[in-house]
Amino acid sequence: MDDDPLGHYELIFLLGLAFQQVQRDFVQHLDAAGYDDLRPAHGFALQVITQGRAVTASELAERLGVTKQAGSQLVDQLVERGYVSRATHPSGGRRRLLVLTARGHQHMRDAGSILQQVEKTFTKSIDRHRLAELRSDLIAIIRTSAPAPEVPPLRLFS
Amino acid sequence: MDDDPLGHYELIFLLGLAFQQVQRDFVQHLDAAGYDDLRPAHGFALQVITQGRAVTASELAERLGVTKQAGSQLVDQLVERGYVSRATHPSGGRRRLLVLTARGHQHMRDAGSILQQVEKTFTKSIDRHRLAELRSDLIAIIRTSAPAPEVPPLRLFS
DNA sequence: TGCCTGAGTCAAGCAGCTTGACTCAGCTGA
DNA sequence: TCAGCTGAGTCAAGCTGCTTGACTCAGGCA
Repeated sequence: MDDDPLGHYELIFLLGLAFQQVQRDFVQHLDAAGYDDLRPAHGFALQVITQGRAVTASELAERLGVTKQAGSQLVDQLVERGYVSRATHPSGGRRRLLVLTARGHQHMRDAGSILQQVEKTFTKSIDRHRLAELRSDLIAIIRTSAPAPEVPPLRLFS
Repeated sequence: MDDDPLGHYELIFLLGLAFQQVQRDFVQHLDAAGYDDLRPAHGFALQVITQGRAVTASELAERLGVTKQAGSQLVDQLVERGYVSRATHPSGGRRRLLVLTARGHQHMRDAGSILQQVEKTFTKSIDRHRLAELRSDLIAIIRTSAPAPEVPPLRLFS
């Protein structure tokens, strides 16, 4: 490992590179599966809509850490592309409930299994014990500073 | 850990979150040290200019994975802000050699020590052995797909 | 000397976000 | 009951950081 140039990289670079590789692979597989009309931001939005109860466009924006306008734009695109529809909100008012369409649900299932497959590929050379340690060390790093947001940030640079 | 919500996150999310936390902390410390006129992209550019021999704007762009125009724009900003200057290239021709100014060198020193400090903080609860394993596991993940680029990508999302 | 190569620039455009000003449905209280 | 407030959502304009395309022009070369 001493002759491996990666061995001399700072930890932060290793984290960034590892994440970027896994994410790139995930996106490529998603594209190949017919979801090339979605960016990662759409994926996070869909996840918030799936997990949350009675999510509106404004709540989505807040949880993604962007403005209402940006959130609304994301929703527009998701509606346009058939993944989400706007329904009347049970609590009434002017709020519009965001719900996944059949296509949206299908995407979540496909994305989930693709992600599992990708992670399996990337960790196949790491044994179960070490993998658990890796996870717990990453969590320790995350726990060192702020509490984790409900979803990862959309942009890590710039 | 079973009751830790982070324990249920996908590995890719843990990687992204860990990276993002460390990077955010690093940037905050850099800002506090008076380098709030630099974005991460500038830092990578400075690193390429420092490490490379006789780097030109076009070579910089290529190594950052952006167009010549974008690279040139980055260089303009670095020159404007006093970190870099354009010199005549030893090999002649129309090429302009990028060199760090005194301020540029000072930045590299400061950024290096800040980065070490930040990493130390984030890994203080991880013992030396586990830390080495963490690094080697991350390298294993990186090595699974494409060979690592010379510098990390500028954008990880979008 | 005429031409080609390639570094660098100028201009326009696009994507994804921002801020600011607005609309307007529905709740609330005198 | 109605005037006014609240807050969800939208419209418009602008910014940043990139892109593509067309260009300039110095230097090398046959």
